[in-house]
Amino acid sequence: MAVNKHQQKSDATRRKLLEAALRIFARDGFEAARLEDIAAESGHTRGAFYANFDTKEDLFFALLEQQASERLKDLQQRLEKHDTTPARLRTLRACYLERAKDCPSMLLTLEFKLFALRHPKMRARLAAAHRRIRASLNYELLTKLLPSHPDAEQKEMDKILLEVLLVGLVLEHAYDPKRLSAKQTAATLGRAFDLLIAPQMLARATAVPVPSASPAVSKLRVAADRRAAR
Amino acid sequence: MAVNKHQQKSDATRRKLLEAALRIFARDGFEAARLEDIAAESGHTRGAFYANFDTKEDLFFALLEQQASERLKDLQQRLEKHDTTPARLRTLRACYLERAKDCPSMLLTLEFKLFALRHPKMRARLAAAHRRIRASLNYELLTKLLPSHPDAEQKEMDKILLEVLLVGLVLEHAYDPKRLSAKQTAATLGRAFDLLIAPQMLARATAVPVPSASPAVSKLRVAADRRAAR
Amino acid sequence: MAVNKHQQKSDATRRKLLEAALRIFARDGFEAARLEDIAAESGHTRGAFYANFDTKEDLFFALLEQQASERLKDLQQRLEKHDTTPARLRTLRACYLERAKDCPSMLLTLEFKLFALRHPKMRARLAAAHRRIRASLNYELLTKLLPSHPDAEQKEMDKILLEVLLVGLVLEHAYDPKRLSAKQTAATLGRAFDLLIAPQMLARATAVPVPSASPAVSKLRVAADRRAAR
Amino acid sequence: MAVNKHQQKSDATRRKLLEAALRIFARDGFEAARLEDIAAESGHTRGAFYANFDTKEDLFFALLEQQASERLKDLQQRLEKHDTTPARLRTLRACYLERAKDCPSMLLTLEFKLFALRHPKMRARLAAAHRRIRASLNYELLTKLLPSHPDAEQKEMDKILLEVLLVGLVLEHAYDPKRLSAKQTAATLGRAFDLLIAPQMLARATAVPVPSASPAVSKLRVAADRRAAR
DNA sequence: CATGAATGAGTGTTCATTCAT
DNA sequence: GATGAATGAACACTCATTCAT
Repeated sequence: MAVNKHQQKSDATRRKLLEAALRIFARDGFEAARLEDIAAESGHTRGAFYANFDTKEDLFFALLEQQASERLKDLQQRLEKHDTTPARLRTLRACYLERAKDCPSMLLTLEFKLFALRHPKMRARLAAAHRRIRASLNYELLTKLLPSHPDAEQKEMDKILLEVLLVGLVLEHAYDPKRLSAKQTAATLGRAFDLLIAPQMLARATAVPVPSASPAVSKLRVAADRRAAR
Repeated sequence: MAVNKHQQKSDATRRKLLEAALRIFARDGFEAARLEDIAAESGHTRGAFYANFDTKEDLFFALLEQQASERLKDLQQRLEKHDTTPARLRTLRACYLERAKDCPSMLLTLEFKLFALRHPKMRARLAAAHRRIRASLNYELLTKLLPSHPDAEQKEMDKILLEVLLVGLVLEHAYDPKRLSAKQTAATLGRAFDLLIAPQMLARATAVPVPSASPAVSKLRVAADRRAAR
Repeated sequence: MAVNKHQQKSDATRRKLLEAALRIFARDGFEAARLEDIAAESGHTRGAFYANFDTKEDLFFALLEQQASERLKDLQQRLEKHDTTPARLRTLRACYLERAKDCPSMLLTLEFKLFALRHPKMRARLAAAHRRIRASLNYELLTKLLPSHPDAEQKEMDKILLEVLLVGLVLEHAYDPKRLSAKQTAATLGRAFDLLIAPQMLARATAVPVPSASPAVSKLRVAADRRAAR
Repeated sequence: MAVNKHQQKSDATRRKLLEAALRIFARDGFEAARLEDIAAESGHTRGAFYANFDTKEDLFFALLEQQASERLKDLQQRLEKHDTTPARLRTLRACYLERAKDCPSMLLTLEFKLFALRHPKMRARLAAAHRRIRASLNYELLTKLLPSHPDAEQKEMDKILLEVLLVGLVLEHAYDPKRLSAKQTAATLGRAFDLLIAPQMLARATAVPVPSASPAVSKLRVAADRRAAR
């Protein structure tokens, strides 16, 4: 009992710290984020932080892993509710668009990348975490949707484009909402998803072949070529 | 004369400081960048910095303006060498792709945005600078290429997409060159340019109408729809 | 009974804490010694420490008293086994030499002195403890060996020299065993004991007078003079 | 000129910092000494400290070297004023006794040893410094006094005893001046010097042989034996 | 009694900034 | 204008101590 209460309390503190860290890291960036602010935001003091994490960096990494695993778990649960591929695709699309609404998470994602870029010594650690995340997402979830993808390179490129657009547009929206409204952001991301992901998936699901050698960008090319050719 | 020499020397110092700042800010980010490192990189000491700038922030802003104006001047000069719209478009495209090779500049661009996002008090100053830059680019240069665009909102969205893809892909490439090679980066950016910019420009230039209600992404949709409809 | 068990357990914890404290304080010094390390070394946690002591200082003082009283008790028991003064002297000598082997205790002794020197407010407390110890050693034990010493000042000086040599040589040996071997340490201490203590004791014991006006060091002088006079 | 002034000022600051460090380290010990106190004692702020030293440890080492080299230089200068060995010996003796008056230096010496003992990683660095000091003292100075010593091991032991007595008695005096007065300290050290050093030196100087196999302690033994044998 | 999470004061160190030269 | 010593505010991190369990 006593131990349980301790454990419970401890876990709650850790969770609160991670939540606070998300907000503060997103708000100020890794470097400018003050441990004191994070602790205060969590309703505790710096001491509580050091009871749960060793260093600022450790908190950052813990946050990275937690974010990824939570996202994964959530996605998994939501996908499992559907049986058909189209339904699953709609769910996937919804998740994608939802993420755009979670500005702190998006800024944090960007922060992770910048951090990795600027701390070569940490890249091994970060790369490992990233790879693990990507792997589990690939093999446990997406394989349910489409059993092995015909063009792995293409698929990777599509994912990159979706990630880049997601983070980039959210950043642009946060930076200047008048230039890029939330509605425009969502619409653009939706269309990008439809163009880059849906066709492939549906193609396989309905056995209608996608034009074979058309990587993400080649599709754009096709469209461009068509127009240019008129 | 003596004064001129002084002036020249001073200007040279300032230039060297700005060059060094570009490298260091890109390498370490605004917060982590040390004035001492910047000074050392420029071949001077901190004293030289304070002789030319008031604060770290001032240097950052000076860099922002210098980057933008240099880019603009360079673009202008290169465009002026061509008379036809297609030739100018090719030049524009080349400039776009070239920027992807200048990783420090791209990281700096990102840093500017993050800085603005996180320093609301500075946003006025930064927004002013940005607006000025964007304006001069629009009205002085692009108006030479296509006098007023039919769909301003669409054009803005295209620009956003190009910017987002440029910074995003360069970042991704810097982060993990194995995942996204330089070649893939260039190819993807080229295709995005072709799809988003060229058609509009050429359309106007050659008076061939672009499918009317197609915002940046709706074009993607079109492509997607076509495929899905088969 | 239950209370007894509790008591026993508690005592055991206290003892283990004191043992651990001896090692850690000797290893790291009072300032650098971490309560956590002491607790861990004792096989408990910090909580156990605070159940038995109020502050770090209290533990330090408790250790001082325990060390002294144990040493005293041990010496008493060993001396009581012998009836003749020479036998007792041999025992005393053996104890003296044995202490040189207990490096942690010696370092702790030094630490006590430094602590007292640097915490004037604590000197009263420490002096009291020290005086008590010294007194009990004098009056309860040594008076059995030689009932009151003719030259108290001289005796005190001899004791000081023995203490100083003991701690000093042990420290030197610990610091650089190659410069001063264990064997050399023991030999030197033995000779110092023989020169400074034994003669006085034996003198009184056998009623052979010691050269009257020879304070501890004057004896050295005598030896020196003799040699120089040859 | 400007550079000179800078240099001068800088050197002065450094010197003041070292002086302050001597006092504070001696007063509080290495661990408890606060950089802020040292800076304040020197009449500067912590910033001045960090302009002159990299870390607290570096200051400690710098102090060690400075102390040793100053002592050496001073000794050298004073010895050079005399031509005869007896005169030099008197000077050496005077220096030895003088050191006993410089309590901070003595406490610092002790602190150095404790530090080395407790920071194995630093021992290489410290040992190097110590060896250098000892070496230069041996070869450059003492060889002038007595060209090569017959019994090196014995000489080393004598030095150890003198060091140990010096530090130990000064500590004891500082700890309890009533127990050991300054006068007693000086007298005891003087006698120890006379017994341990003078005979050897004079023996060689006056070609009167010292009883061959009598190391420092054997002398004590001899004296002890004599007395015991009576 | 013992645990260990949490506190919070304290300290070494960094770094933008100032100023005498 | 440029130097570099010095300033001082800021911050990550440590650790003795407290307290709910």
